[in-house]
Amino acid sequence: MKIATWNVNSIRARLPVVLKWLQESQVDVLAMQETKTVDETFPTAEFRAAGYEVAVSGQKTYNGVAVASRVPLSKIVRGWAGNDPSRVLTVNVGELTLIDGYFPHGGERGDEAYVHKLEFFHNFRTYLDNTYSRDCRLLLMGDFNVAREPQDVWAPDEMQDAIGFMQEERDALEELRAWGFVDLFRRFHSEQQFTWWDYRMNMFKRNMGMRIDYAWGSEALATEVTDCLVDVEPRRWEKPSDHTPVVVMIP
DNA sequence: ATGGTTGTGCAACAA
Repeated sequence: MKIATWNVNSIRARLPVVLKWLQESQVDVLAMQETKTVDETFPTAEFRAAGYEVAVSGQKTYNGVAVASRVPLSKIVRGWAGNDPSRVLTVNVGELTLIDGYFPHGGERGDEAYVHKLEFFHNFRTYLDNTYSRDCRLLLMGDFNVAREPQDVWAPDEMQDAIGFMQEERDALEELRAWGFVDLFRRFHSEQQFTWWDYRMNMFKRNMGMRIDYAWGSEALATEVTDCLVDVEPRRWEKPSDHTPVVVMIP
């Protein structure tokens, strides 16, 4: 089975690209972020025609998460602990629990949104502590909006004060990971690999990006995963998202 | 310091 995450930056703007990639990649389950639409206008029929059922949890204009799957989904939960239904969507796929997360961007240091971002990470860790045991087969994936390590950004020395790579953010990310997650891409690959490149300044062509999209598995799940990769191809296509998918392989 | 680009939705704001 292949399970992927992709910040699509508007599902209505990105539908042709997403359907093309599903066809080519033969992914079974796709967790999407920044769908940017209410559930009534999510292109559910188009996904169904392609063989995928969807679970959606969106809102107007901003945020929005959704899972498309060609295997049955169950136990669909929008939001977490009563919060943020446009940022977190949990589904069961067979015997594994998939959490699709779109973590706050944060604006810049000092912003109210930045404080909220740090609190979100801390509170989400507490939520996991209260909700899941360490032996769960848990897969947390999505756009976390924080790069882990210097090799996960294109200019670590110049980015100490850049959103997504500030020490406080990295500490918050690590606190969440320390719940017991394995960073699945890093488990299999030591090379530098970004998942997001700004649309501006030809950042993609110059490969100036950040690794901010992750698939994290609990120990119990991680032992079953055979590979995790970043598929850069759809970032090269016409009208791309500024993010590209991360794919997990499970036998 | 600012700007550059894309999306939503039609002016700004978010990223």
